[in-house]
Amino acid sequence: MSETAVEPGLRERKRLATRRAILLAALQLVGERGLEATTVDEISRIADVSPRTFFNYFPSKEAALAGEGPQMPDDETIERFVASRGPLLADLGHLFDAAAEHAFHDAELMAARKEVFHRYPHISAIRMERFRHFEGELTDVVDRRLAMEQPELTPEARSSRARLVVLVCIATMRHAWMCFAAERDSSEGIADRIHESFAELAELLPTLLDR
Amino acid sequence: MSETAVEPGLRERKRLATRRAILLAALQLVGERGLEATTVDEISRIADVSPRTFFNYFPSKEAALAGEGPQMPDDETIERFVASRGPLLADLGHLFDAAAEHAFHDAELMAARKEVFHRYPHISAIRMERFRHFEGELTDVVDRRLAMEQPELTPEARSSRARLVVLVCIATMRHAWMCFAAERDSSEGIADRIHESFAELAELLPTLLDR
DNA sequence: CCTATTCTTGCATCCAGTGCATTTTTGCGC
DNA sequence: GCGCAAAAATGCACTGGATGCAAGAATAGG
Repeated sequence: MSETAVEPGLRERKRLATRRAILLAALQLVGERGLEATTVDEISRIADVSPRTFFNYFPSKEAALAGEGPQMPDDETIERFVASRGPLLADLGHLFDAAAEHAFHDAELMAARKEVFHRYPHISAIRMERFRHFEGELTDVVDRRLAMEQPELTPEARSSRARLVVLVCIATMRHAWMCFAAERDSSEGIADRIHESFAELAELLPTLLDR
Repeated sequence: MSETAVEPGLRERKRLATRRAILLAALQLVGERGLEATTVDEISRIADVSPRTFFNYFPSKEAALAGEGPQMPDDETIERFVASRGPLLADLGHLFDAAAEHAFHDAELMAARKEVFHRYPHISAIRMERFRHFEGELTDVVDRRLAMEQPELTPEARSSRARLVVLVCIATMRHAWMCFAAERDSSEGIADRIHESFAELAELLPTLLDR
């Protein structure tokens, strides 16, 4: 085990609880009275912390509403991807499964967020921005794989191609998220939705090129 | 001619001049002393307008830095796209050419923005958000074309597909923009760069599916 | 129980952004 | 030119987001 905490400890647990209290308070208030009518002061009062503490946890009001984005999976998964020789699209789909898991395991938060995202596309867009942190790292990983797969490419061409691959795949993730957020009754999880979108992309690609 | 102004008139010309003065002042100051150190008050002083006027022109400081986004082309171009039966990707490329033209004709502004975008990816991201206005309209147009092209699809499947097509194509435009902004010496225009990215996508697609 | 560290809080402050009433500038018919 | 209506620019007051700082409270670990 590298460092995945033998046990959280009181301090860490309280920290997570405070964080969650703020998140829920923010979502609750925005759900009740709308985005503009909700102030950081009120959120803090509901969450039972000082307004100043709010900003110790989140850089902005909207950051609290948007929640976290995807994170790169562990090194092992990454190396497996770099070395794999399966279809690039399918392999990337697996990588995204792993990356998305972190962000989506708190069901209560997700449900509350879904309402807010539906009412305020603005906030949903902020969440989408989180995918960008991702882009740089992901582009590097794809670049490494392309280097092994297609050594004939120049570094510039490879880098350009890696960026394009990543952009297109993230667009597909966004599609999955849009479909997911549009369904009011979430019978299926986000992971399933991601699979579907990648499948649809694969089906779609040939028709893009010729008629 | 529908309404494309027989002549701007003094009022309109002054308005455009003021707008441009604010834009240039903002870009200049941010270029000199950085984003955080630049206040609306100072921008207004340089542009020789009151701080209040600044907000009559732009809803936020960052909006002024980001500039305008792409706009849908005229109806004729749109209808031609809907009725066309060429390769979808190529036809969309043409549509984007037309849409991008508006936003990129002031060379001096573009040059100044390029510097800012380079230093503050944040601002560049805001500009990218402008592509989203676009998304809805564009999705409708693509949906209409798909309705004629593939009448066998259910409305839901068609709408999902239209969204996916649009997301992927906008990702390609973003790629073009990233490459364009990365080149410090802009020998080629943005339109050429868009062509290149779409060509690269077409070349890339087959390798995504199988190895 | 003691101490170093980390977290929380209150306070002062800066600045983005808005509403409103007033003044200035422009367009236009005379 | 002249005056009047529309539109734009401005000043002012105010809300609320966000940050730095320093003092106080809670926690980890001995």
